[in-house]
Amino acid sequence: MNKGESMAKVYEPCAVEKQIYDNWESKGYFKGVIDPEKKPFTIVIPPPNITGQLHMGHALDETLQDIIIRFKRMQGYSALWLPGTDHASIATEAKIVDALAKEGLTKEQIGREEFLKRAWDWRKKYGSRIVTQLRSLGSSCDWTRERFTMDEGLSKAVREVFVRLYNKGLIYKGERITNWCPCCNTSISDIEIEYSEDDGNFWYINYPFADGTGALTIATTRPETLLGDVAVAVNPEDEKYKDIIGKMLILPLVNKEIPVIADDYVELGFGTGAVKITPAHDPNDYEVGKRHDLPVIRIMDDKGFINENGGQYAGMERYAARKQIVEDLKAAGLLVKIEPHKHNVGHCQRCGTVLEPFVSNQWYVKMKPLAGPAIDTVRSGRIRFVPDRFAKIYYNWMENIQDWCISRQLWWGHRIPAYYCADCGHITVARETPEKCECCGSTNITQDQDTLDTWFSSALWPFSTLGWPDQTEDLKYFYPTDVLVTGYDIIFFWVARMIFSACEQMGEVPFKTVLFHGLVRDSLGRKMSKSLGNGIDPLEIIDKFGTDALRFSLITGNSPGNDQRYLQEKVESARNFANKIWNATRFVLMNFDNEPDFSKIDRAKFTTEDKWILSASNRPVNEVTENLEKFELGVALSKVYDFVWDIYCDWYIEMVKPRLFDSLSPNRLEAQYVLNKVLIKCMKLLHPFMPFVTEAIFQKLYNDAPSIMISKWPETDGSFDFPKEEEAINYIIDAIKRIRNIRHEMGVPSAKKAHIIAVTSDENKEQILRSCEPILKNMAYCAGLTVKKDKEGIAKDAASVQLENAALYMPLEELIDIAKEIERLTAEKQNLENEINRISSKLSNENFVSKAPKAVVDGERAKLEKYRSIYENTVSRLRDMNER
RNA sequence: GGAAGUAUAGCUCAGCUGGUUAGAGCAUUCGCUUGACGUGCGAAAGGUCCAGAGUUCGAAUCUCUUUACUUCCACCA
Repeated sequence: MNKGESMAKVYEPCAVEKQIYDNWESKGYFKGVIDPEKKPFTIVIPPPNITGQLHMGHALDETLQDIIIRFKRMQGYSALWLPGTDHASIATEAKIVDALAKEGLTKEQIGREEFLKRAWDWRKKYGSRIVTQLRSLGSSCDWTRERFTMDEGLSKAVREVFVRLYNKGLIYKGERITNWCPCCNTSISDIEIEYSEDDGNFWYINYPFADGTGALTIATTRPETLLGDVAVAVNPEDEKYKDIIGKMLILPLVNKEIPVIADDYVELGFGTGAVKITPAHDPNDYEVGKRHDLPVIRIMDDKGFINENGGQYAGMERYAARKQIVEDLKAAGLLVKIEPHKHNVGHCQRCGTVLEPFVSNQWYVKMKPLAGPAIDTVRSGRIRFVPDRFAKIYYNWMENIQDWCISRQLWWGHRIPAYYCADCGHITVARETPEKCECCGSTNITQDQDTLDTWFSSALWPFSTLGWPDQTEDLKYFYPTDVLVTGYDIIFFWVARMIFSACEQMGEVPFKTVLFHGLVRDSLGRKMSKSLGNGIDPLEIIDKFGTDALRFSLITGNSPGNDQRYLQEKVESARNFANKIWNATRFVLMNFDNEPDFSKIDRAKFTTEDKWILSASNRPVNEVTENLEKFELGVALSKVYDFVWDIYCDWYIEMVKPRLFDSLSPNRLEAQYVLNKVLIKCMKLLHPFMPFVTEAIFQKLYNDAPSIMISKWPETDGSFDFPKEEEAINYIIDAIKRIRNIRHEMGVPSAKKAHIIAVTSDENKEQILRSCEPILKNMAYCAGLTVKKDKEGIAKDAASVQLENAALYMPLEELIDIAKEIERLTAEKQNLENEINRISSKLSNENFVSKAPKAVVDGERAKLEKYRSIYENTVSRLRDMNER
């Protein structure tokens, strides 16, 4: 039994993938090696959350990166794909809080230290789950360099950056309106808000004048905030309110006097034209308050309950308070009306809770000075976005950027390295925990309770993972990284922040190219989500169809930056492709005699089809390489697919079969050689996309080769350039297709062979036809071939096909349906006529001939000649048949 | 309110910097136990490339307008 016969009839990915992966890893093929002889090529992974479960988005993201890094590795770069995970402060903290709740505990009860201990335990237990899952995708990451955002080294980088920015005045602490999640119990940054159109109401409320001269009506969507009102504002241009500016109002329920002020923030004609001003709970009101020097009264606590400033409402939950306040206003006769009103409400991206904007003391990064250089990196082309339309989105955000709120009232994360002195009030910001206040020397100092936004540490990822702030060898060699692959959904969260962080800290871009991909949606085009329950687990798909099939289905037909739908049929067709190449290999090996000695081949014995495929195989090599360089991965993959399936399997293998089946065939070894040669080339081109099956096949084709993943990427082989043979085989393929077509249309059974009479006066075509007689016999139901110069004596009812400068006749014993054949030929004639007219009118257009590139004009001329020749044959045949 | 994307075969989508008789996969129809594969082979049907205008010798491709859907940003109490 030879190697081919020992192969299973159906490729079974599950049986081999794990073993192949382990072998790669144990041999150290994933390792990025500092090699001065080689050029580095670096990718850092977008670190998945430790709370995360592998989803289709990861699968796509990792597959893209793996394709690029494998391609570069094979091209001879010293490739490093650096993996790691993110501590995901809010998400992880929520998990721990949930677990505590199950025990009936709160985090306050167990205290910070114990809480962090539990968080680290949790991370130890579950944090590696996602990493294991990444491996099953075939990701060729250098696991020896795996990083975690809360590793010591990365934490050091975080403190370093914080201190530097603070010392430059780019980090400050201040009291401002911040969006607060009462559920997660922390401030969040602007981009963590998700707005949605919610149904709400406009409550129209009368604020009586203090002098008893009636009332002013205001409208609000949040009546409970009136507890914190300090004024009512009107537009100074508003005629109807001109006289009341400066008058005092009685704040309902609170019974406190507040002034009517004039501010052009109030839009004329909207609502009642009078706006209640609650500086502590609305960003715009806050600004108005500042302008008018109004007090800021917070009436709600961190959990969304009314605080002591809310008088009789203190202690009530915000919505309960709203209800009660509306009731009380109604009872007091101050509620004018309630109008349903749809408005945009901010929700917490993490938990969906309606956010409460209020004043608090938070840490911010001053963004304006950082944004400029960051914008410039993209504008100047030092960083390229693929597709480039994302640059516009990036500019737009960067140019209108607000300061970044970086403090979070959470425990799981990097604690802010700021220390407050109880004696003098000075804030000491330091890399290492200070012993005393740098101002007064007091040892009575305490560290800030807050932690940093998770994205603060991920913003440093491209260089912190390579050892920065230390000048490590890794940093010197692998930085800046080459490509960043990520979804467009985190362009602000992550990409933008990495860019300005790198500009500021490294004075250099973090990466040269950003490849954006879209979302993987469900088959109906909806976002995959837990709440919809429409998520597809990549691991289940891998189990069923294999990693290669999943990867293939995610890449094929996809272009950068565009969303795609997940369709199981796509995975199935990808699995079929894996099986196809497996069986092609099986076929090749079944037709080897033990170990053929390819050193004995005689190139002179190469047949036309051998030269054709060798020459033609240069095309996918060039094109796939080019497409990969341009990040057109989907296009690249479909080119390999087409070549392997349509050209190699369906044509070359079929052409070569007779030589293989005849053990006495004089050029059997050459056929085996070419089969092997082209197959290996294809497998290499395919390897970045489908690493497992190509490795499995590679191992079958070679006995002692280490691995396809460290083999050399194919290059154009100049010694295999046979345009003549390519032309010949293309001619023959065309002929065979036409023969099959007509036979099928005439209903000729495939068992029925026909002797083919070729009529041509073209020596070149004659030569081609003669030399390809075996192919015709094999693939065109041909019993034998006669080539003649004229069509004398050919049966009128023979089936015929018209080619360029030749016609083929197949006399069959059964009469073909003459009427039908005439109809077919007439249609074909018409078709050709249309084409000929189209092209000749084009060529008779002087503008075209003079302005179009020469190659295009020549191409059209050649086409015209070809169609004319076929047309003449068709007309002549039609005449013969009509004469009958 | 601002910006972007998409619109191509029944379905899902390719089609790069304008030149192809407009492609693929799936589905459909017809025919094949051909000694790798029925997860296969062969043949076919199916498209005024959303609509309209423009630029050009030439437009699915570039420009403008319209329509439909999607997304992002901002946000008025």
